[in-house]
Amino acid sequence: MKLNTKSRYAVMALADMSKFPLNNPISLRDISLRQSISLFYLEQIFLKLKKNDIVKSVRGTNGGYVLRRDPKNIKLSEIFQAVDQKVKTVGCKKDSKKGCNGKSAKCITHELWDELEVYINNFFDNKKLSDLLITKERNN
Amino acid sequence: MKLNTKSRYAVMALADMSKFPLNNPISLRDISLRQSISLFYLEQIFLKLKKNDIVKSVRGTNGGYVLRRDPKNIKLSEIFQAVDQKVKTVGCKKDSKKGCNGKSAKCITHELWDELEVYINNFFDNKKLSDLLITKERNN
DNA sequence: TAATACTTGACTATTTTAGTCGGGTATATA
DNA sequence: TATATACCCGACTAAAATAGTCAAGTATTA
Ligand code: FES
Ligand code: FES
Repeated sequence: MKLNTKSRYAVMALADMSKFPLNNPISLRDISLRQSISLFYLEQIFLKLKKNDIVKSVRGTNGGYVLRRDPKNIKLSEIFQAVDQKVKTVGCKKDSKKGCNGKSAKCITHELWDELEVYINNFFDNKKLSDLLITKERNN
Repeated sequence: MKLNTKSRYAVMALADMSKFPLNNPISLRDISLRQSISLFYLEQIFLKLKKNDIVKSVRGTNGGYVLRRDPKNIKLSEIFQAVDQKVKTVGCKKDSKKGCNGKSAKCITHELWDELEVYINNFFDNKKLSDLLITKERNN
C-alpha cells in the first residue's frame, strides 16, 4: 500500500505553483529546480494535468503553466484522477459478476476492500490544494 | 495506491479460518482450495503470520494452522504488519532530517502524506478479523 | 511406514515504476 | 527576423517490486 511518485510530484508541483500569483505562468524548469523533480518527468505529468483541465499552458518565452482554478476549488482527487492514479484495493473488477479468484461470487473480503477504497477516496475528495498552504510558512 | 495480493490473501485466509471452530487445525491445502490461492504462496504468507504470533502451527497428519486469538482480538493492522506490508505514502524516511528530495527540509507536501498515512492506518487499526464475518452469510 | 502437512530458503517471470530522450511546435523579445 | 525559451508528444528503458514457484527438507499421526 504505497503512493507512487507521479501523484506525489503532481501534488507537489501544483502546490508549488499555488504559492505564486495565479494567472502568472510558471515554467516547469522553475518547478523542477525548486522542488528537485526531473524536468522531463514533470513534462509528462503536466501533459495529463492539462488534458484534465487542471492547468492551462502558455507557450513561448516567459510561458509556463497556469492553474485553471483557485486552489480552493481543486480537489486532490481530481489531481489523482488526472495522472491515472486510481485507488485500487479490490482484486476484482468492480462491475463484473466474478470475484477476484475467478469464481462466480465475490470473495469473502470483497466488502472490506471496497469499504477501504471508499474510505481512502474520501480523504482525497475532502482535501483541496489550498489545504497544503495554510499549515505554516515554508521556505522551500 | 493499491493493495498487494500478499496482504489481501493473508486477510482472506485468516477470515476463512475464523469461520471454522477455533482450536481446530486447518490445513493450508483446504484454504488453498476454498479460496483459490496458490498453496505455495500461502505457505510463504503463513510463515510470517506464525512468526508474528497470529497463528500457531500443528505439524503432521490432520495438522494445520490455528488462530492464536479470538478473531475479535485480531486487528487487521497486525496482519498487515506481519506480512511486512507497511502503508507508505511519504517519499522520505520519517525519522530523518532530510526530505524526500534529498534536501535538508521536509518537502511542501510531507505533512499531507503523513496525515494520509495516519488516516489509512486508522482504518486497519479499527478493523478486527471478526468484522469480516458479521456482514452476511456467505457460501464460499 | 506411509501419508500428511508444516519449514525454509532460493529462484524466476512478469509487471510496474520512475524516469529518460529525441525531435518536434509555438511565442516573445531583442 | 533570429534566437532562445518553453510547451508538446510518443517512444523507450533500467531498475525495482510483485506474485508466485519450487525443492528438499522435518515432524506427526494413523
Ligand atoms: S476482492 Fe472483489 S471478489 Fe475478491
Ligand atoms: S514526503 Fe517527506 S519530505 Fe517529501
